[in-house]
Amino acid sequence: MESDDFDLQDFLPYLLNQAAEASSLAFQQVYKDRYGMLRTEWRVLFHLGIYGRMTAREIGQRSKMHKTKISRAVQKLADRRFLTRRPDDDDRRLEWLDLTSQGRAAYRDLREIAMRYDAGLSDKLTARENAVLRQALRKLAQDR
Amino acid sequence: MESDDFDLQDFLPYLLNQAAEASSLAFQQVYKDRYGMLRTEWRVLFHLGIYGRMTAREIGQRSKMHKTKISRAVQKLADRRFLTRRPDDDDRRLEWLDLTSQGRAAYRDLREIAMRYDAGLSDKLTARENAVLRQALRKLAQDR
DNA sequence: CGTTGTTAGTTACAAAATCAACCGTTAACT
DNA sequence: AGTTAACGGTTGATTTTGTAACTAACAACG
Repeated sequence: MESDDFDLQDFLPYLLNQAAEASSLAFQQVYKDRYGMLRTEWRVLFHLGIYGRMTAREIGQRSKMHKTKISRAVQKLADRRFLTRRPDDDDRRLEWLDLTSQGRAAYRDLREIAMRYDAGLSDKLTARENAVLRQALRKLAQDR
Repeated sequence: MESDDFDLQDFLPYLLNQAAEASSLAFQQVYKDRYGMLRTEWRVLFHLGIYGRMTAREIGQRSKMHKTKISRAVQKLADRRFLTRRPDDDDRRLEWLDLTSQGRAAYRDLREIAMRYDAGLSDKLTARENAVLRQALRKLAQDR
């Protein structure tokens, strides 16, 4: 009964979460069904696909994922021959990660789908909404 | 190494997720530290606080949370005397959920914090960004 | 050198999310 | 009524995440 003037749908953390979940649902289905990947795994794959050879540490800095998540994702991707790991010669704590050709193929495939998917989302918005949205999201994502 | 023109920071599902995570971090800390609640739990609390008496089913429809999450959140909130449950007289599958006075107090407390918190986030954006952002997010969150 | 602190990455264990199967109840159809 | 399907909600098994403690390697400073 007694209702209330506070609007959950206007509370930014909630609204952001709803939008994020809704807008990633169908894409999630793709990398899951097609490659049996988790979100952490396609993220690692994408980082390597986009930026080329990296260490887990660099991926962590860019993505803000916790290092245990990355460690596990790398393990799975290595098991499935999507990437190879090689210790650095100078600093043997570091491991350089490279996509295999299989990994690159998966990346290219998923990137294609991601681009079309993103275009589909953009279509729901006006040009101005798209520009302002991305700008605003970047500001919000910034500090952490 | 071979880099790539695809920009992860422009991929909406990724960007949305980053923004959502960053912007809920500090608030999460509050309901966790202050009331030992999980995200699912404050969501149920907020739904009841805002809309008054509801069933788990209705909460599920509004929030899109899975029913097992809701069931467990309701259980915990009932254990801690934040809400009471009473079966419907006509349809005994349904259970009506009501906040206790303790639950309402927690809700009011957290709502206050949420409003200030949201204002703090809004301050990072211009008035126009705020308006367009929320509008766009609502569109994206819409279909599911 | 040797101690102490830091870093990259892993592992172990607990907390939480997911998924399917389930129970009791109501609805639909014969 | 009697059967079957659907619904609200719960439970249990499995998967995934989070947290902390750990290993191995390097760095800094005496």
